[in-house]
Amino acid sequence: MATIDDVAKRAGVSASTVSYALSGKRPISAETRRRVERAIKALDYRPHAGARALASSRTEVVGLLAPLRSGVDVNVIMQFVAGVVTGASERGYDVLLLTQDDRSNISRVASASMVDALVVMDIEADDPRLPALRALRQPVVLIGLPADPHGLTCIDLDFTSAGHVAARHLLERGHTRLALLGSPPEVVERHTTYAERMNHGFTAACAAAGAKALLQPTAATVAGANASVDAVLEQMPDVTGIVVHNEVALPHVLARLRWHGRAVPDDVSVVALCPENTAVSLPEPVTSVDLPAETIGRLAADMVITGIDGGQPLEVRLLSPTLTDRGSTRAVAPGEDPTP
Amino acid sequence: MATIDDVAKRAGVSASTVSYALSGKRPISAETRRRVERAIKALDYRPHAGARALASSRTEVVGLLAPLRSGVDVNVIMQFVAGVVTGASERGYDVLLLTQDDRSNISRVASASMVDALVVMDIEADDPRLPALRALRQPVVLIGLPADPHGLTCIDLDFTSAGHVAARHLLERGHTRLALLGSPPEVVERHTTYAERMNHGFTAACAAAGAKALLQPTAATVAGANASVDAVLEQMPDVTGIVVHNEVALPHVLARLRWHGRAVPDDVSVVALCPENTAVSLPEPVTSVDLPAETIGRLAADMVITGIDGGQPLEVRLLSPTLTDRGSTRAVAPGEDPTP
DNA sequence: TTGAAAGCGCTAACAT
DNA sequence: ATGTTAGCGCTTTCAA
Repeated sequence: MATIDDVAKRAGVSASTVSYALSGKRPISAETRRRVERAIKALDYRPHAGARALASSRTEVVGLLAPLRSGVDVNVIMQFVAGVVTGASERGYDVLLLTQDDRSNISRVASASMVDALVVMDIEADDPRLPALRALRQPVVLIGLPADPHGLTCIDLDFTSAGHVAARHLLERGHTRLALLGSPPEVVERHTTYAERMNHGFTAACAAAGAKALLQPTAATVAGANASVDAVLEQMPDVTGIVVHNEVALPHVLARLRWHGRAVPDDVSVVALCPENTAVSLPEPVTSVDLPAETIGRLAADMVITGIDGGQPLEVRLLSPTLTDRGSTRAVAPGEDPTP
Repeated sequence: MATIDDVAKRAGVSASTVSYALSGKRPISAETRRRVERAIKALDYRPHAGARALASSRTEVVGLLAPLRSGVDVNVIMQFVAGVVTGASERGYDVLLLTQDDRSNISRVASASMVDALVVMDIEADDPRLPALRALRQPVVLIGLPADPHGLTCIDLDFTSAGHVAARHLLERGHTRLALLGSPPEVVERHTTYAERMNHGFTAACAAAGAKALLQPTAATVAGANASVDAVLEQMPDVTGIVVHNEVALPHVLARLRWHGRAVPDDVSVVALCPENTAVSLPEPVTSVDLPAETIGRLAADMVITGIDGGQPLEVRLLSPTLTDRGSTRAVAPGEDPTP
């Protein structure tokens, strides 16, 4: 492996000149720059990451804490991860993937200076990792929103608002008996806040409109989807509006409704909360509130990298949800009884 | 951040003693070790990763090239990734995730000494990355099997054998008209070899038994699954055995068969090739050849890390498939016409 | 506009 | 069993 001294020698300059030519941190004459570049090419020189990290205290690596817990949707996780990797690489950063993100792992990579910054996913209301994260010297961005975000930067979809928007879309069309098929039970039990916020927004919107609301956690399996649909139809036989916040279950929910003889949207209107590609790749596209997972991941990387140079004030950033009508809902006429 | 000199000072020893106490590369008296450990604890000392990498030429990081290409099943990808991360962390290694794995990215991380080894996923028959990979000084393990694996270490499920096993399970039960609903068209077109090997094993087994075989690439969407089932039933209306090598499509294939009035296993026998958890979390569990993605990922990490110290001979390692009968197939009586 | 030189924090010969 | 010392390859002050 060629070193910076090899390059310097070959270009007939000093090592520091090569370094500055590479970093652009001081002016270099056109001629010198040319010779340095030729030498670099000729030797296929690449600065040693460790040496650079040692001298500059920067690794150009961001850590990504992405626990692979049960009940979380790998599909959505992957979109977040892809977004983070893309966003990071656009800024010249690589990503160290940590799936086992207990507190010791966090402080290990942080205090060994393996990463310049940290993006953390799957935040719980009272997440046990928060104290360790607040104590780091590296900037941190959470994808999610803990109960107490003080001292931390967070980005997420505004799930409360998403719950509102989904419910309101149905309420405004005259529906008065709504159900939310939500995240799997274990996700809810962990107090993963997106589930709680979604539930809350949905419930509040229904309450404000004087409509009945049913919350039904739903396992991310075919059986889970079937069971949840069955449960909803039993507890609220006259339901006319269903919100589905569960990407895996969604197609099976639709199938099960059909199986029960409930046509969408004639008998029951459906609004999903999921990434757009999911909503459009179903046999019948479904009206949905978009979960822009890749965008959020990309923004998280961007924010945290900006933070490395001290350019990022603490903030909580909640993206406003947008609903796209794809025809899986319909208006209920006043006085109409749409149940079969 | 405390340095090794701080620790040495506090423990009243030299820096090298601290280093050796940490690495165990030479004997340390019990008393000295005790004092070093106390100092480390007291100062919350963690060796600087960059400094260590510079001095020892080791990063304790393995790179994982996991392209997120269209058509690949994120679910399965994630299981591989999880396996690699788990296997690596068991040996004290972290994982640098690279999703944009063109040749320049590979040589960048390799020659910058950012990683000690590389695991590469989603291998095509004539993968353009192979020359770059063969040229690295770091050990490499491919998850997959290129047309010409010389000079490389590979691990994968023996998909040829898997195709055989799946077909034979049906052939031995008297089925003579079989279809394989396989990977998405774009995966096949890229010459991703698991798809080709699976097809080949399936076709060969059918040919050897004198049975008719139909290959049907299948998009990983509900619509794709429906279209493929429809196409198979049109081209081979008397099909009685179906192999599904497409995790996403699988539940929808089953639903579509039902929709066509073909009961499983009464009218049509089904064998899947997928991770076990997929096969068992369907409404009706399905007989399957297991795709042990997590295990393969873990083994890949293990092999490549072993290779760092020169302990890994080049080899191609293909895991033998195992079929688990879950009752989604049945025997056809001689002379019986099982088509509805 | 460029060069010389002092570290960055650690490992691993080489001594004792 | 432990200490001394010479780098590892780079960045960045200080000088010119």
